[in-house]
Amino acid sequence: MANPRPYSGLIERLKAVGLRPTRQRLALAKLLFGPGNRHVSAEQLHGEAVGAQVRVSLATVYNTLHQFTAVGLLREVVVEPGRSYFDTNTSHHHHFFCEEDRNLVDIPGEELKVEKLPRPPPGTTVTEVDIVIRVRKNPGLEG
Amino acid sequence: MANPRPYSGLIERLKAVGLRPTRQRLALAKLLFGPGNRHVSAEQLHGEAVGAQVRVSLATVYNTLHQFTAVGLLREVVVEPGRSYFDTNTSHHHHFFCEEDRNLVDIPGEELKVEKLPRPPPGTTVTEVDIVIRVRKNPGLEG
DNA sequence: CATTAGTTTTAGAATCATTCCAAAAACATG
DNA sequence: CATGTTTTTGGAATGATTCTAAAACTAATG
Ligand SMILES: [Mn+2]
Ligand SMILES: [Mn+2]
Ligand SMILES: [Zn+2]
Ligand SMILES: [Zn+2]
Repeated sequence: MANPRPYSGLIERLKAVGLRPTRQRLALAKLLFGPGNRHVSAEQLHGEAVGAQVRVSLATVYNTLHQFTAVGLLREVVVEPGRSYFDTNTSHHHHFFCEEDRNLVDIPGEELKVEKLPRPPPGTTVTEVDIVIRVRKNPGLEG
Repeated sequence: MANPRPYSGLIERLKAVGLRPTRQRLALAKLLFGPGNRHVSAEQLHGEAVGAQVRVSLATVYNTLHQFTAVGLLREVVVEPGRSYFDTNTSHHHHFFCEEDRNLVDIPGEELKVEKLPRPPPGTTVTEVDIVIRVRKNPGLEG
């Protein structure tokens, strides 16, 4: 009946980064690291967990997202004030962001290159380059 | 004693964009559009106003910043969750951002170019390209 | 298996930037 | 000055996030 490998690999993956594979962390990891990459907010993920019968508090979702981010399983993306998104794609890449439907879409690394990175201010070192291409839905023709 | 032209040009500038030059708006404009470009948060600007003996509510500062942004006198910059910055430099340019001291620095347009802008998702049009180069203060050697 | 110490989760309060509201003030016009 | 409109404002409301201290859980030990 029950899936024989409900957390295939996830337990090892958590252990590998030094996080105990608790029920909550496993359930959230399962939601996050399923097929395909995702960009979710804390509230969103909490909603999905609740919807999937997983009992977990919002505080734990925040804790877990930050822990996952700290160990490199997630990346935090800031595109609008007030809300953070967590990205399961931790490779170097950039984003399209549609403010209308708050949708984040990955831009494959090769499709966007920066030429001539400027020298950072004296006494500082570059830690990251974030490019957000903001888009608007075309008028008319909508489904 | 008092400066003979305390709001040189500002009144006309506000009228030109269809905003009444009220006491509050003039005072805020004066703080914002003095020499040099600035990146300020609402709380920051409110603090400056209060410090300059200008009586203005925080609500009005928010209203004014958004109005100025709507008419193109300012640009809103999002680099961290929870807080918006307003940029007096409305020309196309990008930013360095130091998370440690929350300092935003302009990158002149010429010093940074994007090659091969990717095609936006079907049904959307690009409205803006925002590049944030995050930096960290170098360890040691500090004053 | 029972004890114990350390870790994780949790509900609920607290924070903080921002927005909302309805009343007061300022302004423009006749 | 009278009147209608725009602005300002204090204070309440919102919403995401963080904090707190207590409860639940785990691992290790005897
Ligand atoms: Mn965070
Ligand atoms: Mn805004
Ligand atoms: Zn992404
Ligand atoms: Zn700028």
